[in-house]
Amino acid sequence: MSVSIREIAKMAGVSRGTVDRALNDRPGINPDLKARILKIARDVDYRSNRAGLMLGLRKKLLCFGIQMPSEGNDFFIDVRRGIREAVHELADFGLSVKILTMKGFSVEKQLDQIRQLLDEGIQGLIFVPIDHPKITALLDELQEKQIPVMTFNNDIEHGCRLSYVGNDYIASGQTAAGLIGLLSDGKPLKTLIMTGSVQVLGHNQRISGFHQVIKKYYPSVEIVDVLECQDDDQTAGEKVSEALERWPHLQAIYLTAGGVAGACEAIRRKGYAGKIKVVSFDLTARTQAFLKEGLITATIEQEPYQQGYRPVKLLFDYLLDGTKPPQRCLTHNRILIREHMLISDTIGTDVPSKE
Amino acid sequence: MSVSIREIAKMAGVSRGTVDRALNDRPGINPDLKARILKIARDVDYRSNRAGLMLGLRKKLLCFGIQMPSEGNDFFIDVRRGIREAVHELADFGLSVKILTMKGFSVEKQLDQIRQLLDEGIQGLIFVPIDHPKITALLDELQEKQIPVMTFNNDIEHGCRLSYVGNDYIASGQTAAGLIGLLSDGKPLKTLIMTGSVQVLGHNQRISGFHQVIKKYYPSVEIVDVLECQDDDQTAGEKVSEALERWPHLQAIYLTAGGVAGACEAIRRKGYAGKIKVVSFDLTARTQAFLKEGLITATIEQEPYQQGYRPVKLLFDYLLDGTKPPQRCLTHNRILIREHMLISDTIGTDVPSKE
DNA sequence: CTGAAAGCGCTTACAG
DNA sequence: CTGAAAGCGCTTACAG
Repeated sequence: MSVSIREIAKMAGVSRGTVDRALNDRPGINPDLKARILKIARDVDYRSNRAGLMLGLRKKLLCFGIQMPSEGNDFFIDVRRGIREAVHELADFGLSVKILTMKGFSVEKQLDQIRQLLDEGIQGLIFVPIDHPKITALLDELQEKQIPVMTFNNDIEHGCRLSYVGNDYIASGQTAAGLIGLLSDGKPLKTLIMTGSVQVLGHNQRISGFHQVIKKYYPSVEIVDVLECQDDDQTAGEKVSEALERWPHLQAIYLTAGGVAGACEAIRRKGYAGKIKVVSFDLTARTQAFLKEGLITATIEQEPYQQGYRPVKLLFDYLLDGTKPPQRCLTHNRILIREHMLISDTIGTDVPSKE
Repeated sequence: MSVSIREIAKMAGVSRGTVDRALNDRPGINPDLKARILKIARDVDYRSNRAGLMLGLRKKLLCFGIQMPSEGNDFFIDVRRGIREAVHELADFGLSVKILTMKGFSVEKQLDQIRQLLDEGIQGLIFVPIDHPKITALLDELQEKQIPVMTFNNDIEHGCRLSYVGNDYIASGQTAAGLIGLLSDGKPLKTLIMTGSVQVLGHNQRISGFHQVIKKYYPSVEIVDVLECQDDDQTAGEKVSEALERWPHLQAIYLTAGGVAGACEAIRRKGYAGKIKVVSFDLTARTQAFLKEGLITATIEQEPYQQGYRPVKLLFDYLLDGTKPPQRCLTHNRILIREHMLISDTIGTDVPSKE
């Protein structure tokens, strides 16, 4: 139990308002007095009480803006669930959010939506940034305005943000390679990589992490080709079909991004279901079905729920009492196999939603 | 933003104290008035504000008792970290805990320690129960005293508790079998099961979940024997050595419980490191080293951090405003392979601690 | 049975 | 530059 502001006021022989001015760098206080109060605070290891702060917040009310490319992307279903629950938990403390979404990645759209949120008056921004100079410039602007920013799911290389919550794409590629390697059992394994786009940093990192591990630990795994499907099911299906004709002895497919359902259907159509190892990412309803069926060997999930929940929580804490989150909060690369889908019971909140 | 007790008082034309009496079933209120107030509260969908409750709590102060068999068991390191962080988060709201620990499982010791905690005056109990009639009886007693109880890591069959946080042992056995099955690649795989004790329900469930999946999906996997090591490293080492002599073509070992380090050292001593597949549970420092080395193929972790964090949080919420947790909060069966150990960065709180 | 007051720890106008 | 008061939403003695 820490001391309260009232007790510090008593010790210093001043009013609570004055202690507040000293502790929170508010203007209009004698520097000597301020120093004296701060010394006392340090001596007794004063830390502000969150219950008091939170109750006080209800007079101000906090609003966060959230912007994300979630339209038509099932990955974001659990992200939204995480956001919803964080907001639900914090609503009593005066928090609300405004959410704007877009379909796919458009720099202009992202800029527009963020500006719209700013116009509506938000005290913090949470978004999935596109790595583009215009976005970086906007972040600089936000910093000047003292509006803190959290990124999630994808980070931005340059440009200042408070923290990132999401996948480490290199690590997830390494995990995928570790799996493929175990499945190869030290024997040759002809593997095709189907990626989303060579323009997308995360996809490339999933390939480079993969290569690193294959090279170091599993040299018998042979990568026959790297194809692109633009996260599109139809393209993925066509390219997988062609690949299976070209390499009829293909033994594994590594899907770094979207287009999973298209690829899987092609595999089934060609009669390779269960005969070829398939490793994918994330867990949509369709991926789940393929996993149950045994067509997908394993999928690597990146805790989407946490990617929604934590940015809200961390930003709230930061604005409440200045608690700084770590630069990067990496989510776990969760290997999911068919047997995970058998689970029959209620489950904690940070677990893939059923269906 | 929900309405406050003040507004309900205004609507009903009574004082806030009276509203409080109606809402919280406190004695000394006219039944008709109570009914009228409750109706208003329902109409405006009143829900108590956590910020207000929490600040009020500081006058009462809440103390939980925690009892667990953590001595000499590294599994509990992350459990304690989870407890510590939950308490840290909630200390501002008036929470503190008293922790008593024991080595191994002794019914008498457990009873003693719980009684000691009760004598010191706790408002809630969190513990790893031994499934024994005496413990069940104690739980009945606690229920009469209106002291809520959370179990974690192991549940108790009969006997009332608010909720359980922990592993589903059947599911974790299924997951292990799924892994072994994938590694078998549909070919025969001679597998030894080394269990802790056939007296322990959880260990048996890990075997029965394993059998279920093998029978259904991977009939080529052959279980040569089930041995017991009493969670003891030396016994595990000796029995694994003997087994490797008896079945020199053994291809996999499934370790359901403790004694992992002993088993692994025997495997290395016999020259089987990297040649035999090993699936274990949990992630101690030693398990981590064997995983990095490639001796352990995969280990299945059960989110020990969450097993510490969530019971504290859930019990606090329950005592704060009556929020009932689900009957069982199951932790995820996290498959960890060598590549997970390469992760180089800071990480969210619910992730295995590094070391 | 009901109300008015005080308090939990903080912040925010408003006086002086 | 500093203090006294009021308020955030709730609970808890204390009067009546």
